Amino acid sequence: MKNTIQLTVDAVVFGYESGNISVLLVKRKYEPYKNAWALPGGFVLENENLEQAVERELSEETGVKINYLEQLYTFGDVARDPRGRVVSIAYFGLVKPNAFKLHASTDAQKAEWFNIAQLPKLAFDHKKIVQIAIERLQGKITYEPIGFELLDKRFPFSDLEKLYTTLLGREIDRRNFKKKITSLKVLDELDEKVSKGRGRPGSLFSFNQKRYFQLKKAGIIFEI
Amino acid sequence: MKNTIQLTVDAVVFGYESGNISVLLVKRKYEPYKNAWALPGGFVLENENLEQAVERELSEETGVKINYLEQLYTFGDVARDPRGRVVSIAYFGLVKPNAFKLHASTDAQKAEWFNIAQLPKLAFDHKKIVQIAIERLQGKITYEPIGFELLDKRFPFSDLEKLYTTLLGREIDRRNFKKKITSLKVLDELDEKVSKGRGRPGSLFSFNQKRYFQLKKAGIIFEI
DNA sequence: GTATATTTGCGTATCATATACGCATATAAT
DNA sequence: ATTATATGCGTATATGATACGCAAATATAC
Repeated sequence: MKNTIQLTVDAVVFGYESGNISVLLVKRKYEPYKNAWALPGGFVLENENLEQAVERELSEETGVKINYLEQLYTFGDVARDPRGRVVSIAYFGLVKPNAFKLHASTDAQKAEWFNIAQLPKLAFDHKKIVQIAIERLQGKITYEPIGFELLDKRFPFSDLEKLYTTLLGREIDRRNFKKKITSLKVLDELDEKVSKGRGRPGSLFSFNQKRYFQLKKAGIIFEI
Repeated sequence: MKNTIQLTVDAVVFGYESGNISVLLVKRKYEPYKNAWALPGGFVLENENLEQAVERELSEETGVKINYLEQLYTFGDVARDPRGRVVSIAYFGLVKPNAFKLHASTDAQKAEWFNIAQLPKLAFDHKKIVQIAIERLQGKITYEPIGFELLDKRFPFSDLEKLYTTLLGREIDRRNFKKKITSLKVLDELDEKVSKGRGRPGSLFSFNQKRYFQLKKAGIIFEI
């Protein structure tokens, strides 16, 4: 009676590139939902922790190694999987997409990035899981500087601004946004400048994680 | 290999009464950790959803029926349970403690409320689970009006204020706090007044849930 | 009965922060 | 040389947070 529930992990991994937020999906090799797109994930092994299971499955099915990972939610409805009772612990991850070459194997035929506005039909209850992950991303970005996980180590300020307008889905005043971020002192301005097409060249910035943790310890919140 | 992981739910249920925040615990009847205090909870049955499992276990072990319940976090470290690999989905609940007479049965010898500042030694990793739940409670109360779940239907304003000072662990200006809550228009002022000992009698208030959901839909956040 | 302590209810002054927006500067395209 | 575009810096105004004063209504002490 107790021992018939199976346990899986699934990962909703977001990437960002020049105004595009995408999710990492795999094409299933086996039944059920053979040939359908799904979140990377699979069964938890008895001798590994949950985070290890997610990282292993991600690595196996997509070749991606994650730099930011947190637990999202556990989905356990009785009928969510046709194979029987399967409870899945979903994780939420962020990577810089151009940092990895996708490489599918084991249970996946293919691994691909999909724009979150143009997702294919998804297996199981994965559509719902992605929706909840998107809400988490949008909510979280307003009070924690997780956005930096999606940008290159060194980036022009306009990249950060573009990321925020994309994620929040609304315009933000460029000058006030810069004032706010600058006042937090979590960015280091580098000497180097870059010119992107037209316009005055801008400085490159990098995220000062040390400074951020100091602020966080002191109880200061990052708020947009 | 797949089928040896077992699944449980645990509930961290908070109650509040006149300046005291307490957690509901049960004394274990069987091994492991026989006679130790632990969170109410137990194995998930194959044909019930996770929320149903929590509510069933709470009802069986303590007699409490919950009015506010949300998922907290899933704990899955390999060695967290001496019986083998047991993954537990923890829930977070709020009740008005005087609304129920505690009644232990099945796996519990006893069920009792404990002040969060004076908890006994707990079984498994339940101390950690309680800590995370307390952080969630303190964080959540500043941006969602969950505090009302802990008060009677009709309450004097000073009860709400006391609850917040207790939960936040700091003094708040009584007049500014009232202005802030009043401006949200989520409270209905009733005609009735109560006198608690000395001092001018105050109106009773009730929480207008309908109005709150309207505000929430419109994107307005409750913030202390 | 009168004075005092206590709690409630309502107000206003001040300070900090968010928002709106003006404008000079440095580059690419025409 | 001119125009379009992106950057960098500034200031005025509106909004909201905080500090705090004080009258009203009650219980308690004398």
